[in-house]
Amino acid sequence: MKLKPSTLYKTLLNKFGPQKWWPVDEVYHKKNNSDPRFEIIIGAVLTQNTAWSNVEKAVNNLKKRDMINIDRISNQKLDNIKELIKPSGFFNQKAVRLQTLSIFLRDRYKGDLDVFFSRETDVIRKELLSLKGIGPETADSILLYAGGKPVFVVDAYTRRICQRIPFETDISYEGIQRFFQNELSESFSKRDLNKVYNELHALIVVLGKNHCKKKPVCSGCPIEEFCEKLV
DNA sequence: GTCCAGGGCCGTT
DNA sequence: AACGGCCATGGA
Repeated sequence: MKLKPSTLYKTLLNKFGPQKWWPVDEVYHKKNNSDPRFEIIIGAVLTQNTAWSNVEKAVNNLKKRDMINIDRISNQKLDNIKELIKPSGFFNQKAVRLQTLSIFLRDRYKGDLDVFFSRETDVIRKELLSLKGIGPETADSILLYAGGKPVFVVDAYTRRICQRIPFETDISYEGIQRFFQNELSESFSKRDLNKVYNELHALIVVLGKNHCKKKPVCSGCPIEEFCEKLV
């Protein structure tokens, strides 16, 4: 039996339960002029190849200074941003990335995320990818978790799992993304897609952390029966 | 001490 | 196009 993405979703959800990553409506309290979507955007950049626990420290430092704010990140001296986000690692590049992105949003969209996200997904995606420091995964995380767009996020775990199962797809970013989106958009109703993409990506991360590590821990893995244990 | 995280850029083949 | 080195902190 071949494993389908929709089956993977149901299996993982059943095994691990909802992960509740960035549930936009839950966090949706406007405080000190800070848009929760911008906090998600910042998190998406800071979490690049970094443990989430470290990102939380950095985000909390920014919050204390009311820096979850497009204008304030845009205007702040780079050294100050570096200091605040230090716990998230790679702080020299990430400070630049945050500021570049903020200045882009400020100058192009007057810092209005409603306007920014109101457009065609592909258009937004290309804009994000044109910024230094925003690659496919960060762009798609921003689109999905901050923008509420139905976009499936592919990460290192997803790639690894796709190799080991293996799914019938090339393991390029776009290849995996198309493969998942094609099958999932047929198996679920349109209004559930966002939730499915949101939850599935988070569930895959849990599977990766618990079982599908570099050195696989197959005992207790919910999809072991489908796995050819390659790579 | 070693390994590795919710990647992406840049230089070299 | 594909690959390797690099970036950095903190928890296991």
